[in-house]
Amino acid sequence: MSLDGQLPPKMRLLRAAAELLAKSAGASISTRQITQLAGVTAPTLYHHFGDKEGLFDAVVAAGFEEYVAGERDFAPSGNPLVDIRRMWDNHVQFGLNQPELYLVMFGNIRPESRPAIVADAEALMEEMLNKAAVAGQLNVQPREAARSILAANVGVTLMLIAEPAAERNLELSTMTRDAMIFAVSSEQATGAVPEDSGKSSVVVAAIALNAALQASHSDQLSNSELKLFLEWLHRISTSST
Amino acid sequence: MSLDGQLPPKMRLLRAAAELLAKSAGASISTRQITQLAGVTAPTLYHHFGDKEGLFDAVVAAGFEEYVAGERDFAPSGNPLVDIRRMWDNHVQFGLNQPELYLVMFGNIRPESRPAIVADAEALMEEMLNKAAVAGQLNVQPREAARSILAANVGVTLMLIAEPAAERNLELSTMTRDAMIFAVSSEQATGAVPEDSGKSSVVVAAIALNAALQASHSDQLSNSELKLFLEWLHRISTSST
DNA sequence: CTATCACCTATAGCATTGCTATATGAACTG
DNA sequence: CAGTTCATATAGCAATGCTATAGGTGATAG
Repeated sequence: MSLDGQLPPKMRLLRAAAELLAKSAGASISTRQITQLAGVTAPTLYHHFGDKEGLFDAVVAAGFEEYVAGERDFAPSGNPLVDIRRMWDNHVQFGLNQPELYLVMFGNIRPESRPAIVADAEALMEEMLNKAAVAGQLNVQPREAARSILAANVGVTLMLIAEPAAERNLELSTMTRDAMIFAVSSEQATGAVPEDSGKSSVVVAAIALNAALQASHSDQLSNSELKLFLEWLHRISTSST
Repeated sequence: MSLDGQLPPKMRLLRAAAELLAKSAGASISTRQITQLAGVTAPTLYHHFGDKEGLFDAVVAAGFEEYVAGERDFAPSGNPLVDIRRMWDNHVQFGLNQPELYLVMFGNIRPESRPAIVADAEALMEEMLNKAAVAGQLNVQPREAARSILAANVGVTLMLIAEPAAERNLELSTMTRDAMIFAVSSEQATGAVPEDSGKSSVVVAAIALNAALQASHSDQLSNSELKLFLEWLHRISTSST
């Protein structure tokens, strides 16, 4: 098991590191593992990358280029906001496809390299938001909007990565995505909290639901179900407690 | 330089680890550093914590209790959405005050411990959102809203931690915060959302009733009735439109 | 008071880690 | 050819996480 081929050792080291990084589920990997898989000895690594960190930075840089390529590789739809949605989804997908690499890029904080990468990702997002701003679709500075959206994007991706692949619910992503985009693209409230002092109780909520159900013909329940449902609602909403 | 005092070695180890973790700007710290600062030898560490990881888990657990305490220690304002804002701000502040600890808690992903912590933080947020749901202020399931808000909260905090303290602009936090809360709250004055505007009042009412029913065990329905009732409510409140 | 026993801590050392001082080969340049 | 530069290998160092073993301490039982 060695990545021999005729590739130059530098490439073999990069690939070996990337491969081990992808496989090792968060565990740390040793330079000896890397060099052995690359069919190379230690000094070669340090000659080319100076450092273990240097090698990982190179891996991250390569991964980032892949990320950027993904963020650019779709035809502009004409509507910047739609394109931003695609960028968001692509970001999430990249994180789920290469969780370990993503964690090194966005999860860890190595005071040197990370801000650079984040800044680049920000620039990418800002670039697209600029188009939206030109089209009069923004009500915030593109830079602020980009930072905000990217922050939420990273947070969602990290959360999705953290949970078992089986229970991953991408609705978390779309919901947060649309919330953020909506927030920067409409003339939304300034942050004042609506004063709603009336505390609803079970009864109030039941009455509201009762009225709403009868007003709109929801097709989530069959007719007989609906009848029984409404009867129960009535029982609840007329109870004194 | 040793944390002597009369504290038991276990405590001294915890404090030493926490102190070194806080000081070392992201760099890894050795067990020897810890034991030396604690005035203790290696086996003591492994006797009490089994592992370096174990010690760090203990530090994180302590930090998490502090976090939870901060999230609870304010008088409820009466308006759940206001309280959620405070939770958000408190979260960010915690991250900025103890960046290294925060990174271990929310930034790193150690497949074992992290999901547990995130789940607890989610529960905390969901608890508060339940009150909002009862008050009819939510148009999404409290759990989904909690996950979404927490994800954005983590993303923002990570981004703020990553940038130099000098240029930190907390407006990123408030802007994202209000965007998220606005998105999940039912008081959306405008229906200007591109695709699906605010949920119908049926859904809002159903969510409110659902939360209220689960909070207060009404005895208006039998157990079997209640079960079916809740199932229908769930169907209604999760219907897409 | 002694003996026992569980608990806690220390001495010393192992295997693995990241890394390097030095040497050897290859390849180009004059 | 000689010289210089680049690239890789041999061998080994200091630091790391961790442990096998033994010593010390206090409480409890006889």
